[in-house]
Amino acid sequence: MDRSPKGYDLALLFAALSDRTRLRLLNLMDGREVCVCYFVEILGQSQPKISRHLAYLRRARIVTARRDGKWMHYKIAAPPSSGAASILRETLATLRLDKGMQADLARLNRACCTPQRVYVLEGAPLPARVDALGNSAG
Amino acid sequence: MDRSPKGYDLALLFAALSDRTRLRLLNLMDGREVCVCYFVEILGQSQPKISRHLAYLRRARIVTARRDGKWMHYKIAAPPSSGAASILRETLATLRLDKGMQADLARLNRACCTPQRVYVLEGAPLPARVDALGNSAG
DNA sequence: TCGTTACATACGCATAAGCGAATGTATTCT
DNA sequence: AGAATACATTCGCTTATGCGTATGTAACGA
Repeated sequence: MDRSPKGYDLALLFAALSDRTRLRLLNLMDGREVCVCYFVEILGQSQPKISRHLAYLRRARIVTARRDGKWMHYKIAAPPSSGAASILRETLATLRLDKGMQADLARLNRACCTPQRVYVLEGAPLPARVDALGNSAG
Repeated sequence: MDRSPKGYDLALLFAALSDRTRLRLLNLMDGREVCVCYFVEILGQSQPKISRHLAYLRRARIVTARRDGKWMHYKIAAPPSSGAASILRETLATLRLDKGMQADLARLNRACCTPQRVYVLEGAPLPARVDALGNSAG
């Protein structure tokens, strides 16, 4: 369905990564499957904006979506090319070093682990751990 | 001089990498310093187009330029952030696996090693090897 | 069935990117 | 000084991107 016969154009991957909001989303999905409502809550941005960026990542085959009743769960997908996988893995590792990204993750953990909070997220399905990229190789 | 205080926004790096022409340029500069005229010759595209993409890479601090008489030499610059450096290194390694990129390099070597050819490049300064990214660490 | 929740998509607009064509600039040659 | 060489930049245009706002759609609840 894609233009590139074998190859998964690297430029396309980079275009998908060239936006801070999308990088924040990917960082939140690093190693876990996350419900959209968390993205909206944690990033504090409009739901259509979040949804559009998720659609962009989906079109670039970087994430996959799974429906669960009213909720949609997103997780990072293994890229078809091993080179793209390496770049994505390196990217996620680099994001982990960023203060802002760490703060996002802290807020996500707080939102998930304090059920007494009056979050809009009451009843929302918790993020679940998934395979990290390239873990199959060790 | 940049907007980002410490950080060299990763999104900026990815934006610079999100174009196939720029990836081809970077691939040609992988481990060597190359004169603009070679880029024009090897990629077979207009000189202004090449020059504009080189300017883009320069603004993103991915390459540096050096004047040598009439000629301009470009080489890849070590990014300020180690994360960016890793990503760039991984990117270059991935490009090496691409058939088209290999063909570009083959044409570059051919252009440099056959001085009898009636290339427009007669007299142009040959590409010179430079440190690869991250070689300082072994 | 009707309303609500959770999310996706369409619309209109402003900005940025990429292109060819033309022009500008630094350097060398004569 | 004037011409030529090697690049860089500007201009006008087309297309892509990102945003807020509004609307559409699937699932659940009463």
